Amino acid sequence: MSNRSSKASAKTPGFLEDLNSQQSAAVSQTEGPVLILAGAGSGKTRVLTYRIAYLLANGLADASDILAMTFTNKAAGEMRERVAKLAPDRMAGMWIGTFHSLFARLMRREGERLGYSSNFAIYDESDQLAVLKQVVTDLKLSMQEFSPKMLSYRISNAKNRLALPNDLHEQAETPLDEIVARVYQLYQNRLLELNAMDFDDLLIKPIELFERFPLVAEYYQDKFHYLLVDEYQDTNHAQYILLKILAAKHRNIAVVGDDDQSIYRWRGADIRNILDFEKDYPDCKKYHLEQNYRSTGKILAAAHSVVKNNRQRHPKELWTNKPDGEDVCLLEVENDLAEARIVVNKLIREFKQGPRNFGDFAVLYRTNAQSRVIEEALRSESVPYLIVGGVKFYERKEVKDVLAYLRLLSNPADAISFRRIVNYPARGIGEATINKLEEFARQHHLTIVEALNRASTIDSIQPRIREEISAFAQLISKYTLLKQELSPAELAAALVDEVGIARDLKQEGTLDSINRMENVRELLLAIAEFSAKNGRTSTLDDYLQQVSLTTDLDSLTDRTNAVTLMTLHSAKGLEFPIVFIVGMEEGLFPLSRSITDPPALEEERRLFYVGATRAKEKLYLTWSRFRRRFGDGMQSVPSRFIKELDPETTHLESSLHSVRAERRRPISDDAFDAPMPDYADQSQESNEYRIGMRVMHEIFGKGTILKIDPSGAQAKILVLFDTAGKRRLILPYAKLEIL
DNA sequence: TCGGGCTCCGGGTGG
DNA sequence: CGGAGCCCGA
Repeated sequence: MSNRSSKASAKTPGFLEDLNSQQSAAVSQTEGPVLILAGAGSGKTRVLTYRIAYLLANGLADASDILAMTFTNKAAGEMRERVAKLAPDRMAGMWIGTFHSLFARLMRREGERLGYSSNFAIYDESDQLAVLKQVVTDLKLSMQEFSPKMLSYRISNAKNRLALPNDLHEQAETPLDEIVARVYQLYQNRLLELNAMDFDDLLIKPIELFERFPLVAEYYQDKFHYLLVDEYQDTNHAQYILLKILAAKHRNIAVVGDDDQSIYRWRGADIRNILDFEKDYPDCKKYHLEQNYRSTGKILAAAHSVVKNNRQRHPKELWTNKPDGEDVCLLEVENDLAEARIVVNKLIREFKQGPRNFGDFAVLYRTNAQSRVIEEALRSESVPYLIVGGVKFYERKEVKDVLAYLRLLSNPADAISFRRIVNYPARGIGEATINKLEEFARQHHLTIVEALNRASTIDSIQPRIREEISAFAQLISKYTLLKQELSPAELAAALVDEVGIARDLKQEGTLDSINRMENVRELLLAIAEFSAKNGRTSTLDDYLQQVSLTTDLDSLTDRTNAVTLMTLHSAKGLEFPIVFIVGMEEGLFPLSRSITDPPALEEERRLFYVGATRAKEKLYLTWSRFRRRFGDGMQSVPSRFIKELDPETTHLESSLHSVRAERRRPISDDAFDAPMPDYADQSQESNEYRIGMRVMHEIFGKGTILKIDPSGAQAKILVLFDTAGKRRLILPYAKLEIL
């Protein structure tokens, strides 16, 4: 009888009983490298959280010894919440969060060694592009030939492989390679001057830090006795190396993942990390979680019948105790509008057959652009919905503008934010002046804000403009001082007020500007909420960091009574009783560019697998024979994934004929070249309506037409209803009766 | 310097 | 189709 086993059984807390045998084995194997291959819906979050709780409960670790990493804030939040339930009051000091947020935290502490100050800014893609544009301009290169987008892509690739500018230079084979290396070098220099890191830097700068300062590496290697990694199949090379460094001392690294759900190859994820874990750690213990607790038998079988066609995978098949359930429903329709309509019809039917909540439904698509028609169809039937992703809140112009002010206050070196707002609202300070200021700052080794304060000494700037600059400089100084006294929310509110952003938007008075004003107001609320949640001590810097690492997805709550619309990528990790996947067409899903690239095609297939396994009870797959893209129509062919589906698990409902019947007019099959006949009809219909006309809607009741936008298929009408208020309706669906 | 209007081009997923 | 960038007139 070994000492160890008797101890373990004595200490085994009751909660291991909540787990199946594989889960429980994976939880209690705390020492050494552990690979947990966890299929969709097999309880992987459960294993991770119980593992943490187990470490704490058995006294194997304190909270501060644990480092737990996820990819999304949502997953991190969920993990934190669930651990808190299992081990209340024992979480203080635990490093639990996304890769990016944890390493941002580390770099705030240690970044000075690499020349960053602790308030460094975190640049998103658009900030990155702004920096690259400047670099391209400085190098006098053509923006067309060397597009910032292409450059950012190549630089990001280089960073993910941990290649430095000099490496690119040495490996260069073409003149373009040389230029990329040069741009990369200048880009990094510039970021350092701006005291800013991009998302890739958050991962590679810690590696640089650990390599240059072995004592720092040792400190963290020592500190983190236990590492836990979620979604390991999505790690890129930099993350892989980071984990390798951090695990080097204690070697207690547990990774959870599913090679079938690797869907981020395009941004550097390397599926070999999980496929080769056993080679990296030959002594690792491996566990398979193959019991699915989420979906019906047919949904699982259908999803598996597609993904099994991939060559790059560990062969495996999930099983379930659940009944087979209903067939996967395949719906073929005539065009994208009909697709949207049939999705909404089916959804409403399921809702009525219920008892259902709208939150039980999700509509998933390959590209954000597809959300539009679905959204309009839902709106026309007054079904509440929630769009995740798309144009993200924090990427809206008006929101970024306000944030740019705050970012400049937080980091006076942030010349990118400065550029954004120095002339917003208009102060007569244009491109030429900005360049002079930046030039001056660089010459005198000043931050842009310091340069601003000394602008009166720059002779090349006209006196009139110097006055404008000085007024702006005073504004920034004033708020820099106020930053010490006010909470972030008070500061932001005062600023928005003084600068006149709200006033200007109000004056504009268009629907669009009202909308933008509401976004600004919402931002102010969000800042206040952040302060409330994080206490009086939370600073502007904390808020800004949180913002740059947050996406819309993270605010998704599962309690909302609304249909969720989102991309297949966003859906990872979520589940819904009823799921629609729309646009199952060659060229769209799989996307055209992947069709000739086998690894990319396999990734599309995995993406389908991820989407299908989100469904608990019922899965609908739809495709359309005709789809409008970029204003033009194109005929399409059903996705190869439809053909790969095991026919035992599906049944087909073609709605081509019922659509015709519904419309009471034929749709020609040769609509490819000609404009769609029904669109032409709609614009004629719109001519019947006039502004000011009284109309009746079957749901909203009586109202008056305020505005008609007769742009073909998207013809919209704005009606002020007597009781339901203003509503934007899509004319073809509006079913308005003229009174 | 600014803003309107035009053209041109992208087209995909996100921390 | 829609957004970004560019050109031109004020």
